[in-house]
Amino acid sequence: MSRIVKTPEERKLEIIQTAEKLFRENGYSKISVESIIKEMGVAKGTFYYYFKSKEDVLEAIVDYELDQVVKMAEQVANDTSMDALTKMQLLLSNSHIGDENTKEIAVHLHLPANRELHEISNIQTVLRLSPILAKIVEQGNEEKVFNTKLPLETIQFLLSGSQFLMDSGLFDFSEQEIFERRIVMQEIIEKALSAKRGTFDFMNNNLSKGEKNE
Amino acid sequence: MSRIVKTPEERKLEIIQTAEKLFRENGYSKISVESIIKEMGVAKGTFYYYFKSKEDVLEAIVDYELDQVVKMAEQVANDTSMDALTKMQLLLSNSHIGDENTKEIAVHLHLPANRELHEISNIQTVLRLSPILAKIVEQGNEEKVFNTKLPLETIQFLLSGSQFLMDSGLFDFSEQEIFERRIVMQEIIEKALSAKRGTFDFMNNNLSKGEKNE
Amino acid sequence: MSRIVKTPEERKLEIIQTAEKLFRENGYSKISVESIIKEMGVAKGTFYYYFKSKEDVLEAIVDYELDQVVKMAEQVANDTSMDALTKMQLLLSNSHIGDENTKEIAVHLHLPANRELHEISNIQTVLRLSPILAKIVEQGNEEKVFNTKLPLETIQFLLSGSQFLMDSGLFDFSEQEIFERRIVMQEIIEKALSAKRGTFDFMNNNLSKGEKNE
Amino acid sequence: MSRIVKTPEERKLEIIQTAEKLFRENGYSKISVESIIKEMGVAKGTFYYYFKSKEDVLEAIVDYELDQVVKMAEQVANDTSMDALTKMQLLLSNSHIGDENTKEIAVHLHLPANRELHEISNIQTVLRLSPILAKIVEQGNEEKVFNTKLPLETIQFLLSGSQFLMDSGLFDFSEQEIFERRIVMQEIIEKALSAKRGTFDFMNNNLSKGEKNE
DNA sequence: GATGAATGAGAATTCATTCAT
DNA sequence: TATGAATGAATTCTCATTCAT
Repeated sequence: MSRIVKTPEERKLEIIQTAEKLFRENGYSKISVESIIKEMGVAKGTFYYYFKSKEDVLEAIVDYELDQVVKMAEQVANDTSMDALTKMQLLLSNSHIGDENTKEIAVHLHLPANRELHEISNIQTVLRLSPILAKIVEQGNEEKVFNTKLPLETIQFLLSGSQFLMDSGLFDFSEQEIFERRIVMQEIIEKALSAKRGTFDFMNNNLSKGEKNE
Repeated sequence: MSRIVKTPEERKLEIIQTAEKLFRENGYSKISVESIIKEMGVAKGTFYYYFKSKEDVLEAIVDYELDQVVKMAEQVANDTSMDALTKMQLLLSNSHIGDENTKEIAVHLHLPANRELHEISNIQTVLRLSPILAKIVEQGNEEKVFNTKLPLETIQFLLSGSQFLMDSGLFDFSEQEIFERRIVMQEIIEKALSAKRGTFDFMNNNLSKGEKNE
Repeated sequence: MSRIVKTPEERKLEIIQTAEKLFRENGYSKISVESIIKEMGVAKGTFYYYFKSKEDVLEAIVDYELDQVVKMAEQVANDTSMDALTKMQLLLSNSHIGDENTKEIAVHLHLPANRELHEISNIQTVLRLSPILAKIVEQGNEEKVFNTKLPLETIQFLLSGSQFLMDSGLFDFSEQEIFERRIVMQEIIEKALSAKRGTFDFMNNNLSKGEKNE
Repeated sequence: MSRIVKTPEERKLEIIQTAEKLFRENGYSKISVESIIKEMGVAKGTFYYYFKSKEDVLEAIVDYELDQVVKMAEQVANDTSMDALTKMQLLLSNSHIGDENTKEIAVHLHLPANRELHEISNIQTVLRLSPILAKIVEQGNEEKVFNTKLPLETIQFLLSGSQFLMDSGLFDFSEQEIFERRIVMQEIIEKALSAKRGTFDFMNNNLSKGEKNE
């Protein structure tokens, strides 16, 4: 097969993205290294030149994804021109209000997936995202829009519920069921943060028409 | 090898329990059928006489566990002599108030575990336990101690958060961290159900002395 | 493929013998597990049911061979009806005088072979055979036919020279060359043990015609 | 990576020496080309620029070593100012009498090593050194200090025994055991060459103080 | 019911070697 | 000369499952 040379960065990313796609579509354990390299059109050795094992790519995938999500969340959190409420709305909602970047979060957090990918990324999401969101909650406390005693712990619980329940790969909810769960979630979030009722009511505004999940 | 004959029920249960133990300790995919039968001291064929595949046992394990939890939860839920508040306290807390059975719930729901077993049983827990708890919430609504619009959805979110976050196998929380998260959880539950503040404050009452989270 | 069940002993031996044959013919590293099982007509798993790795069989082969050689040597050594001279002649020579069993030694010690098999079995031969032969030398000392101060060490040197040089796989000697080396060896042995000249002169008697060096 | 240019001779020697070191420490088959170039800090291509295969280096290593040993042995053998006895003593002993060069022989012949390297170099040693030593034996015959009928064959047997047994990598002898084997060896050599008793008794003379077995 | 030898598809991984730069 | 990304055949090993006894 003709040898196509790429920069290490390109190749590594290519492997990560190909593997991710296949893992998501079929599940980690169903996908062999063979199938990954076939999809890419490279040789076995190329895979093992970049990753020392199949599991190694799995980690790389999660890291890569989370890096992006976290980077964006940090950007939002550190933006001094936004108030806490706007930040939370941006990050916690699946809102399509914002720019492309913002949309990405939602997409990433809610892709259909498989067990291995799922649990790892759920855990990482909670662990890495919660401190950032907690900081926003603290900002909100100061701005008097929230009144939350244990911001980190509260955020962790809320994120956990959201991640685990709404991650549509695990539960097989219909659109209607998803919609109802979002409403409930929104209310619980408001109550947990002691925000004013309706603060996070983007359901009715932004998402009511034809939520595409998947 | 001396042939030890047991009743089919005993054998099946023995396999379930041995497999469960090993799966929990090492993870489903790391445990081979070989290791299960070695641990039991029986032959390969015996395993396949009782279960048609390795995955079959996994299901059996989850079913077996959940059956017990659900059965107990239903008993509590259907007990006409208890009010909703008491029922919720019994089932949602890790309370040691009650009899052995009640304690079991908590134990089962919070064992250290592994990915595969975990996710399956988390999902099953949410799916099978939420209708029962929702019924109690409805009872609570009627008794005016709760005021929850979408009981099932609310309960699902709360259970998800609880299952996923508190399941100490996934996150590596210290005792202190667990304690804080329980307090937060309790407050969120109260708020989500619109219960009176302190309703579920079993932390201070029942568990204050040295929470053992097995 | 139709399943042919054998007793574990048979199968294990079958694997050992098949592997040995192939290793000898082609060299350890050239032979894959695949080729062994193909030759036997069994499945991969069968191989790994009996041996945990390819190297494991190599050890088993050497052990198996040496066991036989040692067993026979011990039989000779412990035979109280033979004098030391006869024993030494039986064991050190490639003499075909004796029974089938005796012949075996020579055959085993001088098969064409390959590196891995070779060195392992050479070392093992020296280590396991030398104490037995040393005992015979001691007997010879008492019978006044030998006069050897350090029997074990002497025997080890002689065995080493014999094993290493005469092991026709390593050096590519012609029949004539082999013959000359045997004569020299015989004389050195006599001198080393301080035996009477000609004691081990079986060259001229027994082997002169048609040396088979497989 | 900064490109360090060396003369071809330097590079080639560097590869030989690095490979030799690694082969000796870990065994030929355990060492990959990768590990050799990593140790050197050069690229894969560099290795294959100088050697056409991994096995090629193995040969080069043995050749390189033997060349040195043989060159020195020839020097000694061809030195018309020395008598045969002195020559033999210089070459067969592990004597530290002589110059650095002479010491080298012993060092090289007795390094701890691994199977592949070992056997190849043992064989080569025997094959290439024996004619040289045989010539000295012939000189000794003429000088009436030896009386050996088949010098080459005798030397080959003696070298084989010495190489194989004393090569401390294969057998795991203690210092004491090595010492005893050297005494025995020395006596056998004397007897085999029909030299006067004590001719090669350098044990007591030269090595008695603190046998170093490198 | 129980045994355990046998199966074999399939996986992961290695690594000597090549070659575009 | 030198680099290091890319190759891919070959190999070892795993393990869920079957089946003759």
